[in-house]
Amino acid sequence: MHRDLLLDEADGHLTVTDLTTPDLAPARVAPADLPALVAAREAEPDGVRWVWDSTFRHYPALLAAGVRINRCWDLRLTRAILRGSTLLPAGVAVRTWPTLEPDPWEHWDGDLGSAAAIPDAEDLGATLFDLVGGGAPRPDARRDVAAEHARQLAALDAVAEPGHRRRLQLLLAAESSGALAAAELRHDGLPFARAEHEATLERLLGPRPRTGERPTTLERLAAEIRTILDAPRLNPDSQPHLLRELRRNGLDVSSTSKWELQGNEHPVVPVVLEYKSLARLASANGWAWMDTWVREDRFRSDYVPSGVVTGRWSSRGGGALSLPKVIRSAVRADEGWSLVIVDAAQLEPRILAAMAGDTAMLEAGARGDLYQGLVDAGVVDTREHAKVGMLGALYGSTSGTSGMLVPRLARAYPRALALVDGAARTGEAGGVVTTWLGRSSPPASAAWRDAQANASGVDAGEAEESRARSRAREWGRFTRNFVVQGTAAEWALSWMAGVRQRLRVLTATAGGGSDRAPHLAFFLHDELVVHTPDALADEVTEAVREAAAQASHLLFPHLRAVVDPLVPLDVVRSRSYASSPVAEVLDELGTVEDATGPSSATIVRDDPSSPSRG
DNA sequence: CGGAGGACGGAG
DNA sequence: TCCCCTCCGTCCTCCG
Repeated sequence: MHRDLLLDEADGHLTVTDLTTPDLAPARVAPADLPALVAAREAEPDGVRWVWDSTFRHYPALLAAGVRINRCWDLRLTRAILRGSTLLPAGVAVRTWPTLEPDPWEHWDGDLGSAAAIPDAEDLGATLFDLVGGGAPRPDARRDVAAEHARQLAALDAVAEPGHRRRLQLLLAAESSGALAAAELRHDGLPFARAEHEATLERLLGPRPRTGERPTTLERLAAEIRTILDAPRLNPDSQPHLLRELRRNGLDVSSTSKWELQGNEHPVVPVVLEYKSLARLASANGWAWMDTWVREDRFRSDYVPSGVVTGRWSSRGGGALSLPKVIRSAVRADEGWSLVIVDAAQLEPRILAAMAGDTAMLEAGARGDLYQGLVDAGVVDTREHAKVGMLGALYGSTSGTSGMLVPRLARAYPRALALVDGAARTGEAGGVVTTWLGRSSPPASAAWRDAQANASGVDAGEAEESRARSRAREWGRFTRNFVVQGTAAEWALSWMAGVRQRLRVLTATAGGGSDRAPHLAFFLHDELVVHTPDALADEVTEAVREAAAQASHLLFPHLRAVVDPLVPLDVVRSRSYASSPVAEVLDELGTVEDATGPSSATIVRDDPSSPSRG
């Protein structure tokens, strides 16, 4: 069993307390000496886990010093989960805990909470996930970090149902591992070829303009729009101005969105659409963006674990999580290296089927393509209908093609649809829903509750009632989606944690230094990219598959005999990210520019119908 | 003049 | 009848 080491700060120094052996005196070091201490303890054969207030306060400096750690407990992130989770009994007053932002300990009341009993360690089948075990807080703990650790252990211990406790432990471990991965992603960066990106920009926008000027292509398109609309002073970047001129020219539109423009037959429409698309590229990912976010052929952004309420990550700076497909050809492995690009195919509907135990839906996905499975089962007539119908079920769509298809899905897969419908009803009634591993949705706001209460009063007007109903359904769509998106995020986090762990082992056994080590380069909700030396690419691919199987088993151990793999992977090995695993993108690309582009990529889709079924 | 907020579009 | 969920970044306009 690993040792828990608690890191704390005092008087400009750092202390490391061995929680597993409370008799040992804490080690006290200056910040500059911490990396050496951490490296030494990481090398211990049984391993260690660092218990600290926030990964983002401590880990970047360690990474800069060339020190990587294996496990941590990020108390700030885990507290946010625990304080909202409905898996904790009502008696545990976690919802009254202060949040840890912006200063983690600013509002600390110094209360240790109830006595810190230590829950039994549970064998979760993977060293990564043994979050709780042996982590005894010192009885005389006075430091805040220790107190927080004790309080969280006590909260976990208060979960009477072992299955629930195990789920929360898994979630806290995955969340903490994600914090390490996020810091490493920032440190390692995504390999990005400036020259390639510059070529793309020049091809689409023209030569780099002086600061504040429009690229030549945009200037030409703007002139064309002005001519067609007979509006010589029109600035197409101004939404109100453009809308006014479109309407003056007889277009029946109420906005300038692509969605609405597309429905109009008018010569200006294709020009405006092209302008908007290229203007977006120039402003969001143009030369200024590259100067700011790309250094030495690495794109670096901050990743924010749980930046989304559902538990997904968000990013800060550079728009990392919306890296447009048109510029992904510039994401390019170093010489002698490859990108292993992996996509968890149709993750959310599969997660829904697993949560609901809907064996019919699991069976439909068992042959690899869930949407085609729906067609083969006779539920819908085309793959496209399967896709929009499923999205309608997940998002709560009631109108249009998507809304029309949902009842068909409900007849074929009543258990899956009942789960999301139940979540929607809970939200509409102002309740809280919880993911598979125990992350709960935020409660509805006071304003929301007031609106509902007022609308049900005797003197409520019709407009008031209608508005309240609309707000209720809105919140219901949120909670409906929350349980699925949130649980999918939990699967993805567990997956990434397993990948990270295996990459560390690979690096160690290959004897490579950190400059030759495969590393995570990108993580995008249900997709990840590993940058690896060519020689290790096959092992990386295998590691990614194993980790996916492990994640499925950790979340849904009872389903292994029903469907395997629960989540098939699309794997592409390539020099360039342009070759995304998603088939549609390959279609869109059409023209292949060079030999290192999509044509040279190896694309492998899991074949679940072979080996080890049943 | 600076910040808030709307509109839009990129990602999943 | 309701464009279907979650984000981020940019530009523009409005307001204090």
